[in-house]
Amino acid sequence: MTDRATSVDVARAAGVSQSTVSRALSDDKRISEETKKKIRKAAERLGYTPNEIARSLQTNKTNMIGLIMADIQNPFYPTVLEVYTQKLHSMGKRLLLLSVPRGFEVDDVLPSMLQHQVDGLVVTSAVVSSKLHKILKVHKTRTVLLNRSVDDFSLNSVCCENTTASIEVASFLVREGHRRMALIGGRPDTSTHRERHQGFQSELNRHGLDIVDEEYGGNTYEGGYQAALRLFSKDIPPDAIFCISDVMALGALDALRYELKLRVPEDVSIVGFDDIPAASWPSYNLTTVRQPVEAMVGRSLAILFDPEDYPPVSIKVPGELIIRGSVKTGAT
Amino acid sequence: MTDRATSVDVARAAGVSQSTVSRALSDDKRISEETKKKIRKAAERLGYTPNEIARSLQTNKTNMIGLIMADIQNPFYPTVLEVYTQKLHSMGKRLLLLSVPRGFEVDDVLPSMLQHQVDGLVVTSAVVSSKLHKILKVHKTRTVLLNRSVDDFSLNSVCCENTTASIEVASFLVREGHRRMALIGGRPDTSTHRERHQGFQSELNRHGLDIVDEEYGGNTYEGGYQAALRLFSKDIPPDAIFCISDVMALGALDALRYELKLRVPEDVSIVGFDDIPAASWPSYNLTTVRQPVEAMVGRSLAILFDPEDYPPVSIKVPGELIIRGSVKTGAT
DNA sequence: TTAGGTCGAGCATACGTATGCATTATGCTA
DNA sequence: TAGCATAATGCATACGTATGCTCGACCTAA
Repeated sequence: MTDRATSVDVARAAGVSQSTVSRALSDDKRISEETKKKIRKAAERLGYTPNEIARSLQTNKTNMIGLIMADIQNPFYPTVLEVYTQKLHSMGKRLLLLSVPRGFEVDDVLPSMLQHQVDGLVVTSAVVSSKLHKILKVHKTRTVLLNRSVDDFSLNSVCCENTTASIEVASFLVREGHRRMALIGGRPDTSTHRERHQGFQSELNRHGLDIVDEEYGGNTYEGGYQAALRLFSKDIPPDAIFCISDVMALGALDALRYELKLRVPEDVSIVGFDDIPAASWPSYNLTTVRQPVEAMVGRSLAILFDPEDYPPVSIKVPGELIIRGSVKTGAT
Repeated sequence: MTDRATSVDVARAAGVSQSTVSRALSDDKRISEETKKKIRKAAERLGYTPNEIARSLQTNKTNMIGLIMADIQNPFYPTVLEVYTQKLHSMGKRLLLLSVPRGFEVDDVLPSMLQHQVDGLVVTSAVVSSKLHKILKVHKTRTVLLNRSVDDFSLNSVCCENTTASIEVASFLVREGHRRMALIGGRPDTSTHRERHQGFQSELNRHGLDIVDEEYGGNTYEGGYQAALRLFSKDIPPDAIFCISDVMALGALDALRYELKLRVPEDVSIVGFDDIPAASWPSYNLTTVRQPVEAMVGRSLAILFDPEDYPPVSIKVPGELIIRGSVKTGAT
């Protein structure tokens, strides 16, 4: 008795058939206004809301898209998350979230997501293994990689224009008189890392320079902190550090200032990537590349909901160099 | 042909009935080992995975719990989110996430969540309106408020021991010689705010003191920043500020240091609440109250999955004062 | 007057799974 | 050898919705 009302209950209350209820509530033109009104009233009175589960079984659509996120603790992703949930909500869809626990890979959690019959899938901040590849091929759930790409164009992907942006960073640093550039990377097995590294390096080369040193920080604050310490434990320290992500840049900055008692930017310059909220806080005032989250998320959803089933595309959205105060300027 | 295999397909392939497949895969003891083996092989070969939607329709359980989060941008919540997804995943459950867009209230997004028949619901960082109350009463979906509570005990809630912790903060500040305490609040219409305010004030009173000034920062960095500026635009500034949440404390700290050129803690002391990651970064080194996220999330899930249907409870988990460097000490 | 058309609504079924009950085969007891 | 318990499986149905098809009533045009 305390159970939820079904469309059958509404039908009975309104003195019509269940199918009429279904049609009336989806505003089918075959049902007369008069009947619709009656049904809507009955539905209201019974507190009826459609059972999405039953609907999904029938229509083969769940109105849910899955988001697999490997790195929630990176402050870049809460923004991503928020943009997704909001955009989806305005489209009448919901977000099924799965985070990949430390020590697990995406492949481990993916199946449980696919069982829920999500209409589409977004995978972000993940290492794209061949196993993952295989699973996605079998299930025909449309998938988009966000902030990651694969070389063979076998999966949809939406990324920032990592290469171009990194070239711009290098060019900026050179222009401002830096010569000994180091890089703090994330995970070398991600496309993001490779692209940013490659763009940065190629532009340095063009100026007759090269990356003088390189460390990895795993895209965490602590990782960036330690990586910076390692860079400065060697013979000749760099005069500028390009951090592949902002969180690591913050860690590096703190390490330099508070552990090594160096001044930023006077003694060392630092550039990040992402433009997380903290980058603009005066304590850090970080020069960085802004990722166009809104646009990236928008494009990814456009791919997922495109009525046509095109072959996989790789979309690059331009980033923007945000110049703040963590780079020493005018040295020329 | 490219469609996903169903249990019927598996049955056909294994030469048994669909019901036998269903039972075999759920390891029903009535099915012989031999048959099970045969069925498992067939399932494997066809790449069969159960359709959770159909299963849900039958069992009335979706294995999803809904999480409604109003304040994802607050760095406290990514941790909450991660703990939830991980704990749930290890229980074989999934998280349906809904974030409340700016300008909307929980009531606006709740119905869309309930339609998905979630097995349980967690609502966090939200203003509990009477309308929300009503909706939750009608639907019998079990609900827990996280980090919020209601006065009449009509909903389950799990919170930090806000009052006790705030008393401890006040007592600590007094002990260290502070006399002019100000408070930067979040939203006065939340239980969290009221409890922390009340605990702080009552302890000050016990020492013959009172809150000398009070501003609101809406639990954002920018809000904390501006609130701090307002506090110091008046005749006599405070010598200590208790910020109801860490994000605001960071904002306040930056405002004091970089805009007002004050020293923390030498000129002003600051205490936060939450212990977000950034609180421990040397740039901030914030004295704060650590919320036991792991425990809170654990308790909330215990309530949701309790087989018995007890009346609503209000659970308070103790916090821990983490003393770092943002409070001037030894002034006595 | 009648054939054909339109409108409004109901009937029946399908989606993929779980499960109560019936059914058959098998072994055991008296 | 009859009778009965037990094991192993199949049959049939239900979950709540959407939708193709059918059907009746009424209207219009020839």
